[in-house]
Amino acid sequence: MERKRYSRQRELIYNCLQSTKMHPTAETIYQTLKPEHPKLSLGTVYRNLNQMAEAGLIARMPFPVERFDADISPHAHFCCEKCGQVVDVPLPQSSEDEARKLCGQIGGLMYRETRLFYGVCKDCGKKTGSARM
Amino acid sequence: MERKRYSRQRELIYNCLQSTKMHPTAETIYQTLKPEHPKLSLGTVYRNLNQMAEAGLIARMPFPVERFDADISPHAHFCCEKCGQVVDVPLPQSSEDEARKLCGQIGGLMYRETRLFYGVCKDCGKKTGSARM
DNA sequence: TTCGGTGCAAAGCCTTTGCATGTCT
DNA sequence: AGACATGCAAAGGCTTTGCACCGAA
Repeated sequence: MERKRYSRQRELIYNCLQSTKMHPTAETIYQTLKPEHPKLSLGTVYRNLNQMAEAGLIARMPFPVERFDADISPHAHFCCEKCGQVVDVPLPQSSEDEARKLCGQIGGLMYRETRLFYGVCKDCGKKTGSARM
Repeated sequence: MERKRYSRQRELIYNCLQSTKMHPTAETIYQTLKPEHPKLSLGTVYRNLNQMAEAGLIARMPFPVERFDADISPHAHFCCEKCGQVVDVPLPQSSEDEARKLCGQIGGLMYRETRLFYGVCKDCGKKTGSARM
């Protein structure tokens, strides 16, 4: 039986994730920490992110290149197809219950939800270029 | 400027996708068609799926191994963490409008949504084994 | 004839893993 | 001391691509 023990690297990775709203990839986290911690390896970043995601400490975001989020409260994400930025979208309180109900209708018991919106963000919408469909 | 022209392979792939509710991967589609069409190549399957997804003819599902769906009407998906099966979840009519409104609150213009529920499906719930958290 | 589509195989990219070593408890 | 964690590099797995040939328009 394996137990988790403290690790400096895991703490660093978690703190890094907590300190940003960018929903970074493993690579981005690695590049962020590398300068201050040259011995850190990318494999360790992946291993710790996976471990924390499995423990429910952080959230995994299913993009072609996976992203992570330290904010595990129920909320959705908006992904801009022009600039690639991912921003949080608050959801109404009732949202989670409704989701459970919808799943109940097909006989499923829901543990968690991933909700992604795709479109054009505020900043890109302001620019004159037309929205690419 | 490139124009799309008819291709027998694309038709086969689209028909294959339309004839199932399994939300198959590129590989699965390839394996399904291979016996009847031995010359079909996996690269062609990928190229056509990507082309149709970009054209909005089919939907892409962001799983670790990407899945596809010929049903592009608004609906969600339930993914069973025990058996891996993915089933459709109908959404109320109002759902899309609500989503647009939520995105509007952060200044975003939404084109499409991906909504995934994770949990234990009907069949797996019936089995005596406890649901793995 | 033109130029997009295909097959095949190689390349690419992200992520996982094996192994020896390091380090919590 | 015991067992999980790490670094490093190699392996793995999914997807994309280059190229010569094929085929729709």
